[in-house]
Amino acid sequence: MPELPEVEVTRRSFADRIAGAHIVSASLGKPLRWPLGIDCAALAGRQVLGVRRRGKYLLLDLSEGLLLLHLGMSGSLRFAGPGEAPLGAAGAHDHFDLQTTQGLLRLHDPRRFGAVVYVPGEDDALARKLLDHLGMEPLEDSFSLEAFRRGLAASRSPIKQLLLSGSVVVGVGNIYASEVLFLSRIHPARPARDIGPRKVRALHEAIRAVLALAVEQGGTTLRDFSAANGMEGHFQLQARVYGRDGQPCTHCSRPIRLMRQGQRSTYYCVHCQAA
DNA sequence: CATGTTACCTGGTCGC
DNA sequence: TGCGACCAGGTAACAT
Repeated sequence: MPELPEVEVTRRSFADRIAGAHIVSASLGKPLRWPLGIDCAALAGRQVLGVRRRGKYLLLDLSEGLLLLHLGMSGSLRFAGPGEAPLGAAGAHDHFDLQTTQGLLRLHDPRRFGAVVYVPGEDDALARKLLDHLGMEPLEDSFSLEAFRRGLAASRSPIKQLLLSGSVVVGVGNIYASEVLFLSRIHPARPARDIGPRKVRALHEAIRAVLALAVEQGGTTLRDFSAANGMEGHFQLQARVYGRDGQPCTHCSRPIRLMRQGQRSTYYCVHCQAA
């Protein structure tokens, strides 16, 4: 479900409310992708200093160590502070509860591809394994055109798959990959290194613009995504190609095509995104 | 090494 | 209505 915009919208929807809170208790439901790595009881008493994001990971900085959260394909968080409607008893797909002095944070994740991992510090082996290989942050100034150009030039992979891999730039998932390639008029199967400088520039700009707009729109809600405050996203209303198989291209009116790349669906316009 | 494939898990949808 | 096949927003681990 969640690509960078959904994760960032989720972060913003509870970061301020949980910052400064002390953990009262934590509990786990069914196993997620990895073990928590610490006894739930040992988390009690620690303070949540803040919430950061790296790629599609959320990092809860604690007074001692940090909690690394990933929403996988179907995860979402919910946070209810005092005076808000309580979240109630954990349901069949609620797999992590963090009760704090400022509210309850709950992870809901039917497919359980998500993760909650305690790491003692940033130099922890697991944290490094998960975070160190990640590419540039698309909404940071460090995501320069020149660095992006170098990243693409180093790969023969089809551009769609290179974007999905996150090795050059993080956060562009299956929906936004199709969207940014449409906007920059690049064929999804084109080898990254063969993309001309003007199109690289257009793609760089599209990534920044689309992700920023999607964050503004509250992300994309296809089925059940909502931020930690329950708000749904609206970006799906302006998707140009994703999920529009057979419908007319907004630019040339020819039908949008669906193709498979590495077991994932790619939507594109054969005419506007010529090979 | 870079690149392509598999596996993880549940639920919804579609065709028969 | 039931059942199987296939699809879904991610990504580490493995195979080639």
